[in-house]
Amino acid sequence: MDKQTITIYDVAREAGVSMATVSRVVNGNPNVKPTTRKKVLEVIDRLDYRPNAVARGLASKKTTTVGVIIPDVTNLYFSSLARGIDDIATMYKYNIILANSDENDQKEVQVLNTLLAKQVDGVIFMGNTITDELRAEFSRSRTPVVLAGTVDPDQQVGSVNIDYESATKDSVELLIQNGHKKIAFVSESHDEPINGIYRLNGYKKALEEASIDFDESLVLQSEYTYKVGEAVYDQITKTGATAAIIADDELAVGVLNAALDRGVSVPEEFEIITSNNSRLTEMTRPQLSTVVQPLYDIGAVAMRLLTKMMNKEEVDEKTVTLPYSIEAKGTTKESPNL
Amino acid sequence: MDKQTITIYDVAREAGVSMATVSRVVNGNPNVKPTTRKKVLEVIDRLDYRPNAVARGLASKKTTTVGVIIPDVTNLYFSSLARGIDDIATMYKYNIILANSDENDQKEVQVLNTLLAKQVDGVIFMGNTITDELRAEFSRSRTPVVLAGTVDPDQQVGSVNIDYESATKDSVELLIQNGHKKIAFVSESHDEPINGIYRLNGYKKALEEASIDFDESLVLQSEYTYKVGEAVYDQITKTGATAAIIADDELAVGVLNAALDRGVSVPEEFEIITSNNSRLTEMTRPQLSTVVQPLYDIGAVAMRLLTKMMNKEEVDEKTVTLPYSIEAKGTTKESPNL
DNA sequence: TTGAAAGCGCTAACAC
DNA sequence: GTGTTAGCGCTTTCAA
Repeated sequence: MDKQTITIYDVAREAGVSMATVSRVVNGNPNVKPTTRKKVLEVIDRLDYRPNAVARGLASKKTTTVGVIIPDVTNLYFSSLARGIDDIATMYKYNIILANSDENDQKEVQVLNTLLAKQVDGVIFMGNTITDELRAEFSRSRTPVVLAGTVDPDQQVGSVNIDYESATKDSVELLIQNGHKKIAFVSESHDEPINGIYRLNGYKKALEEASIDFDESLVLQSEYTYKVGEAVYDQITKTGATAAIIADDELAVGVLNAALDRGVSVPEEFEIITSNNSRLTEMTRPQLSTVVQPLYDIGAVAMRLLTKMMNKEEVDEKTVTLPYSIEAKGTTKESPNL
Repeated sequence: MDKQTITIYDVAREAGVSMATVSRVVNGNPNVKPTTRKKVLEVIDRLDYRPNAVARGLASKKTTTVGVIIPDVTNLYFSSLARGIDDIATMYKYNIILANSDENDQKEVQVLNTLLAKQVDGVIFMGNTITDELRAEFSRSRTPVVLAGTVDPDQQVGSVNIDYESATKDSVELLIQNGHKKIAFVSESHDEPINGIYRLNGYKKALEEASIDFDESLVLQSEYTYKVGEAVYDQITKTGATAAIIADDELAVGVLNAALDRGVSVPEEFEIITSNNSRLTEMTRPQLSTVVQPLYDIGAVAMRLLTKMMNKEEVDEKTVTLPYSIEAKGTTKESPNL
């Protein structure tokens, strides 16, 4: 009637040894006589014993589970990071508790709390802003935290990112080189560091170096979905911009298609550079020119960093910046100086 | 030095009550005098006590955690199901342990075992084939299992799907109506039920009813990635097919683009119907005609079903079939009989 | 190399 | 309404 309940005690009795010995065998402790080990293993196999990880977690205070907070699994940018996270986690024998947050501040705090209640050994957070409340929760718990594709100017926790400012600056420069003076900058909320500080700064610097005045009206805000692409394109059009830097690939696809649907030819009449190089960028026609981010690696490196922190290893640099590049595909003209 | 270790015992002492009472308060047990409850809650708040879910899990034999086995989070079809799963899980206070399997038989079994070791209260499985070994593991454990977007002819566990056979038949019929005689059928392995049995049967039936002979050479096999689209398109071309039914959206995008890149106009010279209606189908130009599957709902319903099973509620029908429809977008010609 | 025994932090009878 | 007392299944000293 009950769940199979073969415990370590059953194995011990059957094998004629103590629980401690069985525990040692299960945990690969070398201090066990080979014959004993063999006998125990035989019984384990015969009884089909499977150690209860919950009991183990309670006794050892380690759950070999890490919490992953993600805005939306359905977003290719984040799911690519998640894939890197899970692969490395698996490699180090950890499992992932995945929770969608929709970048909702309240949900993030709540989810973090249930993750901590579940005694995860570490947390990987993806999102945009780290609210003060969240930051407080991070430091209140002694659980290591790493941000993936997310920056916190406060730098108290680990994080893995690319240099967004520089990547954006490069993108804008490419557009300027191609002759554009009015370049729209489209991202989500500008109240958070990645867009509001780094990317926007990169945008401004590029303009400045080219002696183009910064025009506030070219800075647009939009959610990251395909559907709003049309509306955003129309907004861009109204500003008189002839090119756009877009912070999200799915939104970029929407904008690109809106342009095409209106008979505007891309890149001849309108150029676009997007920011993530998710697989979407090669699925459009023309393909989207983009900042190339090592998505999988950001996740993988974040998880690797977390394993070190969970293992209390010395970490030389907990703020890691991965390399990026710019790939001019089909939504930008051939650069004139090639 | 240590992690904060405020236990139920500390709260009990501070509040001058027993652990049992604290436990009752925490668990919302009504048998507590309001004044006592208030006092306990006050202490909980002051001490910032957070119940240890691991200890709770050990004592109660419930972890409020379910395991989710997914081929690849990065695949929009599966991540959409996953989103539905997580939302309903959250609604019912469960968390999700997410594990990528790459549809690798060995990994699936291994992952299932670690999930069971972690004492998950239930499992949702997505994949294609249920190998005998996996099926054996399913029934060996008393843990409820629900398949999402995955069928097992053996029907021993719960499952949520659409009627793939009928959906494919409808798709093929539409193509036949549009004048096609040679229609390629492209899917992954045909050794598993969804493709090899249901979809393929639907394909054959439609041909049969239209008195078109089944031609084995039109049945192609391919992995589900964008990259192989070109190769697959060329293969299709070689068979002389003038239209194709494709089982995966990302692959369909690849095939569509390959056709366009070769100067073939779609749908005038070549028609395509894909199978999942993930957001990708609206991102291409022309948009992909598709079977409309209620992706989010498949996940949501699967999770809802699982909650019932975990709760030992009576389940009238553990094999649920959700409705689908066919949406003729841009990769099929206007149907002549409209 | 092995065993005994004390928890880990909580739930769940059962008694009062 | 509330407290007592066993466990849940395992790890981990500490002795032997």
